[in-house]
Amino acid sequence: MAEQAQYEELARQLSAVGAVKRDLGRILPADCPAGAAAVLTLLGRHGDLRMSALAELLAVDMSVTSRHAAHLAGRGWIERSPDPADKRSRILRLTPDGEAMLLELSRRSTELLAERLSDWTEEEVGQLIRLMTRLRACFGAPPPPPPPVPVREPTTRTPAQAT
Amino acid sequence: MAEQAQYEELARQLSAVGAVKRDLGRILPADCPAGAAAVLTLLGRHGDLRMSALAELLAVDMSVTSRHAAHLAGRGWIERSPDPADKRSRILRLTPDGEAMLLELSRRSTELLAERLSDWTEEEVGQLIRLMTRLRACFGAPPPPPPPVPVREPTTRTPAQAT
DNA sequence: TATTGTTATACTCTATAACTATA
DNA sequence: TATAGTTATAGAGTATAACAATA
Repeated sequence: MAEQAQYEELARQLSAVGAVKRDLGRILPADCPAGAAAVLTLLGRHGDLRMSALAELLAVDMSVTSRHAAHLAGRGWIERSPDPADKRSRILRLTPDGEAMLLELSRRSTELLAERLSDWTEEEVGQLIRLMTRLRACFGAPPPPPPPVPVREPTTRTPAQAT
Repeated sequence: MAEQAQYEELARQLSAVGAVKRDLGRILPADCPAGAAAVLTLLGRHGDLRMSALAELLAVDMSVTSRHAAHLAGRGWIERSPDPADKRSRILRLTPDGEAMLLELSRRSTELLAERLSDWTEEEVGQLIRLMTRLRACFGAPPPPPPPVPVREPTTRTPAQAT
């Protein structure tokens, strides 16, 4: 349990990290903005995904992933095949061109980070990754409100009268 | 010096932290979006600031801070007084109403963080803050290309011939 | 009737460029 | 001529709501 001043400072740093993200965004290819790049990365990491699974991983509305996916498909970097098991669904898969683009994205961001973090130790970078991963896990999917109160286990007692 | 896979993972987590920021953004008052809130926070922390200083702290273009400042001034949360020393400049200062809003912002973000990070120790939160602060320091202001080579300290040696 | 996905619309954030006033 | 700040405009990210197709 931390103190209020710490939470304020953490909020401050979360806001400030936007500057880092903007710098990373500036090195992206012109036709692959950050949102599309994030989708490519997740497909590379998790393999084929449905739109809904992708939206959940990104913690954004499905309408957002739909737009990004349309952008990627238009560039030939992913293909959206109908799911034979559920004709409403579409399955996203990287194409060879998409994998090439993903490689290029990785190359660029790695290069920038390696330059800017040249004086960090591997352990320090690892620490930051661990903490950010854990932080992320605490957000994004508001812990579903505790199930509607399991009411009470069925018992043999006489239920209280409803008023 | 870290490995490529680590940099890739760090880039991934930086992208994912957007979900955290969106959650924090959702609890803001309707008339105080995240950009304006960031300005209030910096004024609270650094005291009166010029537009240009604010832009540098936020690592955004001055046109951006100008917009946010106009929004805040319109709500009566800051005042922009002319700098007597340089009539082109404006100095931003929190008004009492602005300080009240800042307090409310702090209250809300602290409450959310305290809830979501209830199982973090103070030391863990402190670690994350330290690492994020250091990360931020490595970005935002592309280290100005090393000064045009301080040429060479004046010496008594005969300078090499320029070619 | 509920769910998957798409599209239209609106809002926020940011950068670029043009402009005004002052240095 | 250079700098501080403003404003207009454009691009990107996201959310909401309405809609189509399927379950």
